[in-house]
Order: sequence, then structure tokens, then C-alpha cells
Amino acid sequence: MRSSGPGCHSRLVKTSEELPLHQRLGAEFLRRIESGEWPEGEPVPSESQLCAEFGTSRGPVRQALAMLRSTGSLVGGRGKPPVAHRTTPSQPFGTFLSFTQWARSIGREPGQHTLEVARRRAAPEAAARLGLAEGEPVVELVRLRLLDGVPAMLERSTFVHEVGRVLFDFDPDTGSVYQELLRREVDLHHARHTIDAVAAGPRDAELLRIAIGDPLLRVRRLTTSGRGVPLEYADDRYLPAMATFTIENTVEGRTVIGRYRTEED
Amino acid sequence: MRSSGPGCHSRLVKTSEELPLHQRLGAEFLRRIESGEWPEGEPVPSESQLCAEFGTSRGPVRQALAMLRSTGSLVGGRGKPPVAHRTTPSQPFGTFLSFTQWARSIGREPGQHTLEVARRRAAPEAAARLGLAEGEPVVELVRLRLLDGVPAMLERSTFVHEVGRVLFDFDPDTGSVYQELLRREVDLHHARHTIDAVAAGPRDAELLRIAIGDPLLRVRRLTTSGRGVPLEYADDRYLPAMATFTIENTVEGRTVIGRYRTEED
DNA sequence: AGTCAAGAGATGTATGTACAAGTCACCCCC
DNA sequence: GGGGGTGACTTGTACATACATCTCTTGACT
Repeated sequence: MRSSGPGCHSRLVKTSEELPLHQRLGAEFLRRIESGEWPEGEPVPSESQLCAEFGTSRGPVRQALAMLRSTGSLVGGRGKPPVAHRTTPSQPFGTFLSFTQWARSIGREPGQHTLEVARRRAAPEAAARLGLAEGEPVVELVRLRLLDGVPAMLERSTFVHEVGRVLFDFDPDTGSVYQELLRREVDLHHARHTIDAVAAGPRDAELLRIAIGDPLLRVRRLTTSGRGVPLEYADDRYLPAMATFTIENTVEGRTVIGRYRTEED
Repeated sequence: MRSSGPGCHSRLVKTSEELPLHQRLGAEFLRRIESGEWPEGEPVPSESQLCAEFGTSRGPVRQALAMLRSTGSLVGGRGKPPVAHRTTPSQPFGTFLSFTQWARSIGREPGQHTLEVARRRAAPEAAARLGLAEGEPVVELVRLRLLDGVPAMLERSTFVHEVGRVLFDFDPDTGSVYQELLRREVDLHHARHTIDAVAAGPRDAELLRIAIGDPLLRVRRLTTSGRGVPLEYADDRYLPAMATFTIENTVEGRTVIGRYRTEED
């Protein structure tokens, strides 16, 4: 295998040497598709050729191809070689969850003004979503998020107390709460985003510099751990001119999601 | 093992004898998980037991398990049996695309008032999205969609002419345009939904019986064929009180999407 | 020249084997 | 009685093989 230039930066991920063969093959194949080495729309080398090139049996090669097929990077059929297909990649969990990572991924500079960070008793809706009794202590964080210095979103997060208390050792004006929680090994694993539209209230309007009643794109998010324990409930209100959400789906069931700057789409 | 009686256990999987073995196994396993025969959170039978039960080798069993693993219906790891996990299923393509199918899937009665169906020259935005020159003929369809008789959404669809002309033989007040197009073997394969919020204009307000400026949840949809040819561009405006969209994603990259009645979530 | 059939080559499916690596229960020993 | 090792069992990975099925080209026949 051609493991030249192994990812020296990836301490979180195992080095290529110790990964299973079919995963290394899959990564290599994906690199070739995305680099254009296997051009879009062109058939890729046959399984036998790949087996010969990497000196393996058909098993690992087929596992790798199946992985790419499931993500849509390969399409095609029986009897003829599969065809490379560059797809719009689904935004990874972190990018979709973290405003900071998202902003950077679209080449904008994220910013924030923290308006409030307080330990208080859970409000009715947040308590219900987090599965807490009303009045249990939680940590609330309210921030105005900026893109290139311009107000873009108003974020109201409610953390269960065990998670939220780490925020008191952290200045939410300096960076990404999401990354800080990851660093503390909080198991952010699953998120459910519910999207609708609301009219701006007085406070929304004042902070986002719009008129009361103007439409806002609201995303309510419940983040849970790997075992389904709620960790955070958030109510994010975007200026529609600054961000849109996209969902792409196909008859085969593949789904990719994204959040984009409005003008860019 | 092959010489054991022909099909002595094959009656257990009766789904269409001509499907490949691993697909039949996958369907059967999924049925057992969803029916509770393999209880949530409990380890499923080991691969050897499944091989014995269905009289196959490990290969098809493992392919079927891998399929369920990729959809999140099975979780678990090395050394210990995988654990059944009932997941909220992703809404299939048809349900997500068709208002009619969606309404029925949530137990509501869909309805529609067709306001316009006309062959005309493409408007600038629709033309750009459909990849047409401005002024090329298209078919526009404007319908007010109802849930249980109550206005829920205003739909403005623009079809490329080749697709849209079948609508003149079809009464859009009677049912689902989507199903009619499928029946005519139009290759609706891929859809990209862009979600944002807009203020209701005069016509929106009048038809949806709200005030001008009230927030609406807008979904712009570009539907394309399997080869990427644009077929339809739509601008759907939902009353936020009637529908929300949800996106669920995990660190492993699985994504499920849904559209729900607002109160039900 | 056009048409159709045969065949080569590709992928899809299925089996059998072997070993590596992880989990768990049990038992021995301290 | 508790701690730790051992071994059976399970899943993960890899290879070799065989055959089915589909695609596309080649070539003979009309």
C-alpha cells in the first residue's frame, strides 16, 4: 500500500499502518476520486486490476468499493466497472454543530458577543426537552454570533448542569464551546435539529438589528450523548439573509445535509 | 452444508424468492428488530446461530448485518454480539418529496386548491435553477395545500416543458402530481431542498389567511433526474404552525431527515 | 452493410477456511 | 473473599474459489 505521507497531524486517528486493509484502500480510492486522478464520470479500474496493484485479494477491495458506493462516490452496476462520482459531501457532525467550525469552513471569520452565562433553574421548554424536572439547575448561555463582524444569529443554549459547569472555566468569547466540550471529553454524539420560522421578538430585533416581527429561521437543537442522555438544548435564530439549510436526498436513500451562507447558494 | 435438504428453512424468508440471499436476510433481520422480536437494547443472535438457522455461510449473514449497521439499526462491536437499536427511520424519498404522501403518513388528509396551471416563459430565478435560458417555455403550477382542510402551504412549482406537459392531461386537484409523474415514468431521482424563512407577501398572506409580513418557512426544491438533468423547481411556503423540518445526525455520519406536523414534535 | 450470437471480461453472490482481536465467565491462586 | 489469569466464544479481517449474471466487443452469417 502506498502510505506515503501519512497524516502526521492526526493523533486522534490511528496511523495508516495500523488501520485495516480495506479502510486504507477505501481512503486511497476516495483520495483518487476527489483528486481527479480517477476522473468524474469515468469508469474506475477493475477489481482485478486493483487487486493486482495493491497485492490483495478481492475481499478488501470490494469492501472498500462498497463503502464508497454507500456514500455515493461510486455509482454503477453489474458487468461494467463502477463510475467515479464526486458528490457534495455531507457536512460532518462538528461543522454542522459548531457555528465556529461552520464559519471557518465557508471562509468567514466567526465572532461572538456573550450576553449571558448563568447557572439558573431550567425554563419549562428546556426542562422538558432535556428530560429534567422544571426548576432543576442548568447553565444557560446566550450569545450573539457574527460572521465577519456582522450579526448573523442569536444563540440560546441550555446545558445540563454537569456539562455546563465546565463553561465557568472557559471564556465563551474566545472560541468554540463545542471544541471546549470535546476537549473535556464530553460525549457529544447525536443531535436533532428542528427547523421552523418565527417572528423576531423585541430582544431578537434589538440584538440582530432588525424590526420586531421580521422573519427569523429558527433551529432548535437537542444534543445527546451516545447513550441518548440529553446534554444541551439550544434555540438558534438566524437572519435568513445570512444562512440557509439544505437537505439533499435521493431515491436510493442517501442523504446529505449542509448549512450555507445564503448568497453562496 | 450445501447438501442439506433444499430449502428446508428457506420458508422463513418468503420475500420474493428471486432476491439475493443477503437482501432477504437483511429484510428479515430488520423485520425482527422493528417487530420487537429482537428487543431493543438486547444482543441479537450470534452470526453462527444465524448461519445455522438459515442454513447459509457467514458471508450473506455478515452482509445483511453490515447493511443494518449502516442504517443504525444495529450497534456494537468486536467480540460481543451486536445490539438491536430501533431508530427513527429516515423519511423515504417519496414521503419527503410529496405533500400528499407526507400528509397521509402522518395521518392527515391532504387537500389542494389549484390556483394556476399554465404554460409560460420561465421566470429568471426558475430559469437559472433549471438551467434554461430565460424565456424558454415551462409549465407553472400554483396550488394551496391543505391539511385536514386547513391551509398549510403555498406551492409554486415550475416544471421543464417536457415534464410539465403531462400535467395538462391531469387534474392537479384530484391527487398527487408526484405520483402522476412517477406513473408516467418520469425519472425523479434526486432533490435538493434549501430551507430559509421569508416574510409573507400580499398574495401569500391572502391565500394562507395571515397578515402581510408574518414569517413563513420557505423550502426551495430542485428535483433532478438520475443523470442530473433538472426537472422541477419549486418554492413552497409553509405556515410555521403547520410543519417543521428535522435533521438528525451523529458523529458516525448517519443522517435521517423528516418533515413533521409542528405540534407532533 | 446490417444483424445477431458467441465469448471474453467484468461485477454480484455465495461458500469455506484461517487467523487476529476483543469480550466475558469461570476458576485457580494468593 | 478478591484479584488476576486462562480459555471459550464472538466478531473482524483476509484469502481462495466457484459460479451466476450482466456488458460489451468481436466475428460470422444473412
